[in-house]
Amino acid sequence: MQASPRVKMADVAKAAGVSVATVSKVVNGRYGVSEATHERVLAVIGELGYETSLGARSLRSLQTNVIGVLVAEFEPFSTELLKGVSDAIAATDYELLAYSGGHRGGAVGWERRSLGRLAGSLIDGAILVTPTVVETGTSIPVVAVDPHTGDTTAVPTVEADNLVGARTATEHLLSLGHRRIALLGGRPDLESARLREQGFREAMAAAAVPVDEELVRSGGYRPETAEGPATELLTLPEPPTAVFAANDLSAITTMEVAARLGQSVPGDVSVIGFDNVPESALATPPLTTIQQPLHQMGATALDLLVGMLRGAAEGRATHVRLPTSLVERASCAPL
Amino acid sequence: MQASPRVKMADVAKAAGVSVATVSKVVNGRYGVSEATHERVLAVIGELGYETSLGARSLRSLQTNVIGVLVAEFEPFSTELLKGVSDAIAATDYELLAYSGGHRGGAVGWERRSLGRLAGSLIDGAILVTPTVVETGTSIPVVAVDPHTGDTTAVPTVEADNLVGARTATEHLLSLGHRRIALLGGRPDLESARLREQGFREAMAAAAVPVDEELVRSGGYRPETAEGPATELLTLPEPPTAVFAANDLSAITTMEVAARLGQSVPGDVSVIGFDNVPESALATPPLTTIQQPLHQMGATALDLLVGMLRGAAEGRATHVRLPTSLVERASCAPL
DNA sequence: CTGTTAGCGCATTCAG
DNA sequence: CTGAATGCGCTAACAG
Repeated sequence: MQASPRVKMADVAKAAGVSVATVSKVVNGRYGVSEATHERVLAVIGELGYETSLGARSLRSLQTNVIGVLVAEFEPFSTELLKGVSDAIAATDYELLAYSGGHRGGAVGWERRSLGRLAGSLIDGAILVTPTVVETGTSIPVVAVDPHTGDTTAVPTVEADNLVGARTATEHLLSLGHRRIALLGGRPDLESARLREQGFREAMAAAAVPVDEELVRSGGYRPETAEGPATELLTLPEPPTAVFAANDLSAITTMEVAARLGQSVPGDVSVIGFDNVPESALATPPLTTIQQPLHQMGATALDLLVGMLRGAAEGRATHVRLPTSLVERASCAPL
Repeated sequence: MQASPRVKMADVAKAAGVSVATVSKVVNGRYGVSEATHERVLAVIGELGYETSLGARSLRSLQTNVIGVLVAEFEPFSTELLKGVSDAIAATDYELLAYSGGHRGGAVGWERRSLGRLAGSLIDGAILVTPTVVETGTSIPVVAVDPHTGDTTAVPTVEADNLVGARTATEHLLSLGHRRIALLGGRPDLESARLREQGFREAMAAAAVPVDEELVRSGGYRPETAEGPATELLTLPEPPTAVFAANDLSAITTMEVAARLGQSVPGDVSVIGFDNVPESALATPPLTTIQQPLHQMGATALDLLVGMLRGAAEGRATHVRLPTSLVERASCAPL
């Protein structure tokens, strides 16, 4: 199977009758190589199909021209963001490397681990997706998207307006006549989850509707962790007439639980989500949700990062907050 | 900004009062370290927040425990696949690295370039997404998903049943009474595109409906390349009553063009796609399409790869073909 | 049990 | 203009 153990610089050098140093110069476009040698080396490179090894190169030079997107796992949120980054990176000459250590469920500190493995070697800068804790002392420029800690950190951040978005969601339910509204919250350690809960409470308070604390649960943002709380909510003696789930994945889970329980959505219970990942439109029924401009957030994060990469340490405390909007589909009905 | 230039193994060694070799042994769980030293080194590692550098490690050892997914760019097709791989990898202890060189539009040979940069150093095995040409002489195990060349290659492949899927799509249009059906094909260099065209022609022939060659265009699978041909098609003196677009992205583009032209979908023209990426449900109107089991394809590719990684060179000529199905939404109507 | 010695593939001085 | 030497951070022999 290992017919060709990979062609390395030494192979090219030998074939072209020059030294590795010369090949290196050609590859990196350094001056000090005659036209003839240049051509010849290039020809051999093409023939042998040589490519510089990312790993080896990064060990010596501090420039790899690769930007890393670090995620806990590839789920709808991070992949949507990735598309935005990918689109935006086309205008630059950076390459994209998305990495996921095996940390499903987002064990605290995964981003530090991943960053440690890649930073200082493979990537010039990193976009951290939903990091639980933002490292202050990183060696490379970092931008955080939807971070745990909110705006108080030293690194630039990009996030959606979670507070207003949650208020909008709750107001929508309220405007439909719902009063007994449940909140299936996110991970309590995430700033976004806290803001969404706060928005929920603000909207309820503004409408002078008391919050029944029994209807406030934590769904952990993931299907596995949301299923239990959703079931509890829907099987309460006096169940809610509407559920605001803090993200689409738990909203979809809630609808699945309802279906299993023989309850109709939105007949028996209305459900609204948050994020507007593509999956939400595929759900049954199509999910009404709060749109988060995921592509734009990814593109913005990339712009910020590239700016830092180019212009040294500018805008260290930039915090971009992008607006959300209501997407009405079929999972909410008037009471 | 570079407060801490990254903590390396030597730092840990110094802080723990041992040599780097010992630290390496501890990190890699090698035998030959006393319990006490082990503990102490581990403690220092935790304190300093050390992580082994992927780049440096891969240079020396041939095992990185990382699997690479190589894509031309992060668009809906590849990211859906990525989700499937990500889900399946959870059951293993591999980490996931998705890489995109900057080759939008899929310049021929991008996969060789990317493979060259990562193989032999950073990753133990690779999943190639829609490679244009499959390298025979790679140094690491490789699985191709939806390859250009079809099943004739030496590497294992995973793909959807493009032929039957295309037939299904065409038959659906036919069953709705359409006769003047256009094909907005894919990239002519891709096997999948060829099979979809073949399926289209077979279904037309089976229904004894002649194909008007003026209605067969190449849309290149991408929005930018599909827009022109789609416009031509819809502005023909005698336009088609239905369009079979070879993938969802070009189908969505077709619907956008129609909207811009003031034509209603499906009122004036029916549109059917291929892939069933999540975006297709979000389109206006929701796109009727052929579902490709993207998640499952990703998971299957990973299983194949892990199998090769474990059990040396087994199943070199495995070719998995997964079934497609029709997803009816709102972009097709009876004539 | 631990430290010392070699490189892995590449980019960079610095001589020739 | 070119090549030989050096070291990036780490692991794999071996030596103590």
